[in-house]
Amino acid sequence: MVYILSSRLLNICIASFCKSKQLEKAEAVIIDGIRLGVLPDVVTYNTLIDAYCRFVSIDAAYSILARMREAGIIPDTITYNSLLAGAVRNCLLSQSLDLFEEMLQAGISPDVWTYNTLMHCFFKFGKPDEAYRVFRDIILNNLSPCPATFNILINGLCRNGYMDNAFGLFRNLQRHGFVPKLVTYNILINGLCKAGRLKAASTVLKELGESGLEPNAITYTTVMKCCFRSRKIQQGLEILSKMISKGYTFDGFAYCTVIAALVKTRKIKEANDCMERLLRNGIELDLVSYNTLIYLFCKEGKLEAAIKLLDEIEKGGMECDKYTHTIIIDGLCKVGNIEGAQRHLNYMNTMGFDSNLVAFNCMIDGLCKAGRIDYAMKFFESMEIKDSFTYTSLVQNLCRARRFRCASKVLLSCVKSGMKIFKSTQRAVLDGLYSTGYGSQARRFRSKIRLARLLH
DNA sequence: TTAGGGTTAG
Repeated sequence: MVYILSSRLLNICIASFCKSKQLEKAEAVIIDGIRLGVLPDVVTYNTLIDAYCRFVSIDAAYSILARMREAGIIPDTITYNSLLAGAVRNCLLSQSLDLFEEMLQAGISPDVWTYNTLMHCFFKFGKPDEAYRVFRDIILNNLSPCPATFNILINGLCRNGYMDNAFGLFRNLQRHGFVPKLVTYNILINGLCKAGRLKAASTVLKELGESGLEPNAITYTTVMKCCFRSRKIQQGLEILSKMISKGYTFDGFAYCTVIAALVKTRKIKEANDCMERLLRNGIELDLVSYNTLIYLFCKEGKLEAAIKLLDEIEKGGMECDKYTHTIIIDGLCKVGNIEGAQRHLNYMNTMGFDSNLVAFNCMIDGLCKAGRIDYAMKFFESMEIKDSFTYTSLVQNLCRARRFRCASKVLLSCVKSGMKIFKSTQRAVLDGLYSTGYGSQARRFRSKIRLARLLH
């Protein structure tokens, strides 16, 4: 009895240290426990594995798993659930699937959490059909879906372009007695906002208010972002004020949303004021906050400050991501420093980032603006993946250089590949062809575009 | 386990 009690206490103590990211202290408690004759059990190792997955790395968690096995403790469903969640969080699809397979092979029964995580995994990787199959497996295996199951399902449908199905499911569940939680409302409001369905979003927001639940920082940030996206800047700023008064600006989310929106609408002074507020409030800066700061520097043309900050971030041990590098590459392009941008693109590759479509698009635009259109064309041809930004940028710059026939060819290949392009861009090509005496080519071009559209 | 923030065209 004494042993059970002390083992439980030990695990509570370890869980507390793990929760506050003090893994070394958690490990020290284990050593103390062993000294006192209390050996770590399956709960101890599961707690550690979960914490290592969250705060260190999945590999570190695997080494705990090895230690667990060496100690003769058999991993259970919770062990695998933690590892699986870690793999999904780190965007490791094949590793996630391997873990699930390994679990089945070892005869460890998956529970509803396992299936929830697996379903989330498939949605995250844009595989809604597989995700739905997992949902069916929950039922087929006689497990009961829990509220989170439905939240994951609604969220996954929203994110994979099935907004109607998500909304329909939400209403259906409500008819069957499902009481939405704040998470559910936030998922749905976010999905509706991103799909541009503002009226439905405001209906759900009203329902959230009537349900007696209190909107949280996430609700506010979601709605605020939606305001900025639909160019209601003043309304967005009013939401920020409300968030500040409610104490909802305890992290960088709201500030970063506002700063990026202000920068995009060229309100640099206001963006700087907001950034100062973020820095003054002592909020711990994460990578997104740093990226926003670098973005602000770049838009002010302060490239040296931006690169210096990037250097400091890396020296401080934080790993920059593709956003950081792309923002810098775009900044260098915008000030006409093409060589610098090219060097940074190479640096990004040496840092292990794969070819980045946005960075390439910035390069295309930068090269064109620097008058190196032929090089931009070569760059364009070497690109394996292109999007509407790639095409629009090149076509517009070709028009600016009055190379309308070349522009029409690029635009046609864009439409043929099923990509949408601004009507104004298309108009510029047509007008250019007419005004430079290529009337018959313009007419042919127009009918080819129509045909290409019909075929798509 | 599930919800919010950051990059490119006009």
